[in-house]
Amino acid sequence: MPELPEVETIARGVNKWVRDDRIVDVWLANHPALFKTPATRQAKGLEGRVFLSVHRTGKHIVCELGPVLLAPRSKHVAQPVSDAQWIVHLGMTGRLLVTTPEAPVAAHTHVRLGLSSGRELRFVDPRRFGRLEFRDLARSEAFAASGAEPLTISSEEFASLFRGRRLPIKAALLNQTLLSGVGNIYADESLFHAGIRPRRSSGRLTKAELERLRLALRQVLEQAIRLGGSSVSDYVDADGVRGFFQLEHCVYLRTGLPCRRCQTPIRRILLAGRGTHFCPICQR
DNA sequence: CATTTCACCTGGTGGC
DNA sequence: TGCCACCAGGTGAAAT
Repeated sequence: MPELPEVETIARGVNKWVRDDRIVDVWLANHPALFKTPATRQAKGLEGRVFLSVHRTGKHIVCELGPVLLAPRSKHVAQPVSDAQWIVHLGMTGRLLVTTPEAPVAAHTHVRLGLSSGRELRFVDPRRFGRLEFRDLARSEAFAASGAEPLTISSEEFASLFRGRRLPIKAALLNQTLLSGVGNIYADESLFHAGIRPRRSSGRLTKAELERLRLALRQVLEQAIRLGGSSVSDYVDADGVRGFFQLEHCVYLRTGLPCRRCQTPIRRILLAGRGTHFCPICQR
């Protein structure tokens, strides 16, 4: 489900519900591969802490956690400092949901965090490609993405990411160490809006093409965030609500359908092991 | 070093 | 109905 716009939507929704809420109960399923930090240590770390805020970095949801002993926030107390982080990557099919404890537990629910407000935060992930990590900031560095943020990157920095590289531009867009947050949907959609074929060598794009791509990517991501992300199959936000950006897709999963700009059938190829969709006329 | 392929998982869809 | 092939929002390790 989750690329930058979906992760941003979920992080905002979770933040709205759990800010200032305390974790009073932790249940983790027995799927060791899900937990980058061993489940026992993760459960111990989470228990009793307060959510200070929840935000997105790349495709990661970062929960800033306060110490176990923390007075309720008041006007007279300075903003508490985060001393731990819970980092959630949703993989392909992961969801974070805020529910009541009585809500039916969906299949493939792997985490349930009971909160002092009476609500519950749940992590559900059928394919189990997601990853959960706990960081004690007294012992380890705060989480930082390896790649640049596509929403705020400058022209110069964007162009320098691709200089001297021979790999296809679509493969470069998907590489999280260059840009963080772009996945298969938004790579295909931004290349369509920039008029660039996915197989073009990234190092051979002109300055003008790179700038078109940077702006197309930013616009596509911003509009997708405004529409709550793309619900291709079962993606929903933290409140269980679907997004609407799938209605705006021009190429993604539109193989054989007429191009919205020129009516030519959209083509599908395999690139970097991923289904890749483009218009053979609009994209050169 | 840069780049490509594959394994990791479950579930949905469509053909026979 | 069953069985099978193929496809799906991602990524890190192994191979080239």
